[in-house]
Amino acid sequence: MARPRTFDEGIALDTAMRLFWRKGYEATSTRDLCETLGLDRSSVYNAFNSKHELFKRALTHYIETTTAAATEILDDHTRSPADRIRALFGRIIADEWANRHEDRNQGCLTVNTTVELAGRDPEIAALLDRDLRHRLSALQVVIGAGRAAGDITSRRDPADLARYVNSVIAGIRVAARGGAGRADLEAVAETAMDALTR
Amino acid sequence: MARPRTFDEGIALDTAMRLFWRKGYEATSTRDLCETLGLDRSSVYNAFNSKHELFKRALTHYIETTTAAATEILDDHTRSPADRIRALFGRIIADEWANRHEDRNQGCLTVNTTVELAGRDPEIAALLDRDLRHRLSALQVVIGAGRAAGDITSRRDPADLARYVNSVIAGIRVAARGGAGRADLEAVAETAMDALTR
DNA sequence: ACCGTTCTACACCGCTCGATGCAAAACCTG
DNA sequence: CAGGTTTTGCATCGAGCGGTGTAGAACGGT
Repeated sequence: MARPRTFDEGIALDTAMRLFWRKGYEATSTRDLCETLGLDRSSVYNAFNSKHELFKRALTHYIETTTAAATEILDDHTRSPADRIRALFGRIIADEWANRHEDRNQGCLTVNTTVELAGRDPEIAALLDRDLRHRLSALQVVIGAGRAAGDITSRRDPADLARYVNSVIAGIRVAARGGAGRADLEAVAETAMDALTR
Repeated sequence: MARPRTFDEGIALDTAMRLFWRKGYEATSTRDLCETLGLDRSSVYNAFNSKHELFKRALTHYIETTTAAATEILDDHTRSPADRIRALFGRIIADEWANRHEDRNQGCLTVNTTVELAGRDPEIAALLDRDLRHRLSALQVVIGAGRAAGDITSRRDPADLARYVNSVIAGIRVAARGGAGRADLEAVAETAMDALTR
């Protein structure tokens, strides 16, 4: 019926996501994006309407991917609950190294965006907030199970412990983006577990 | 000998710091700065040379202020070492609420800048790295003292524990900027202490 | 083979960016 | 009060920004 696309929208979205992830929203120009995607500006605007909408889709794509990976680990009933939290830390640290760019870790697009945009972009803030609630409730479920199973011995409210784990993850992400070494991040994660299994 | 300034450079620097803190480097234009400072652009450029140099000075000013406040707490020998770490968390959380803007926490300029610029601005990265080392060594000293005094019972390497505390602080800062409530942050801080006093 | 529709390439829009030039104003020194 | 120096106000610069208009190329349906 009409001329088909010469590019895969999903691949373009993933590539755009990685550029936003690395450079941030403001520092990524639409021309940067087009060059990286290998597409003309009119193609990008035709497919994604605006830089802001492209970013929203890229962030959503990141959240979906990250949530899927986290869910796979947190729902793995072959592991004990505490081990699942440990494995989540391990996966996050491994991903930092898998996604390095020019000897530098990228951190996490969610954390980066929270810092850069949450305070002045309500649409983005809403996306981030929804994702935060999902992560907190997923963590809380596992922590609750761990307390029932006895391998998470902290007597604190599981909601608080979930907040704590989530904050430590954010801290690890910031440290990674700040240039911390892998051993440093692993030590932070192991130490963080002590508060759950005390 | 010549016409004197009509403004206080220190106050201008502090005001600029607060604007960068709230909006980030890229999202703050030199025109924003001039309007907020109540100064003409030529005055700002005459005093600070460039946006980038102004930012470096603002960041340095922030680091000095923050370091002074943290040192005061961490060197307070009237408190036990563990209590000093606790007080540091408390101070950080209190400052988040003291510096709120339009019902939103600001986080920490150091964390925000690490996320936004550390990966692509070597000068800024060097400033942040130097500050990070100072903070880690200050924390490590207190943690070492706590272990000697017996109120920090974790057997982990004090350097790792210092990294851990610093990461938790970064995580709290991100959570604050993401809209977490005060009780949430306090729960994270209390939980984090459990890993030191287990 | 042609038509209708969509996509692509390229030029271009108005605007804002960081930064500068210049002349008038304001001060201190002598 | 005149001379020398710096600051200030305003205009302006080239570059890059996000976004658009348009003409023609590339397809699928008939």
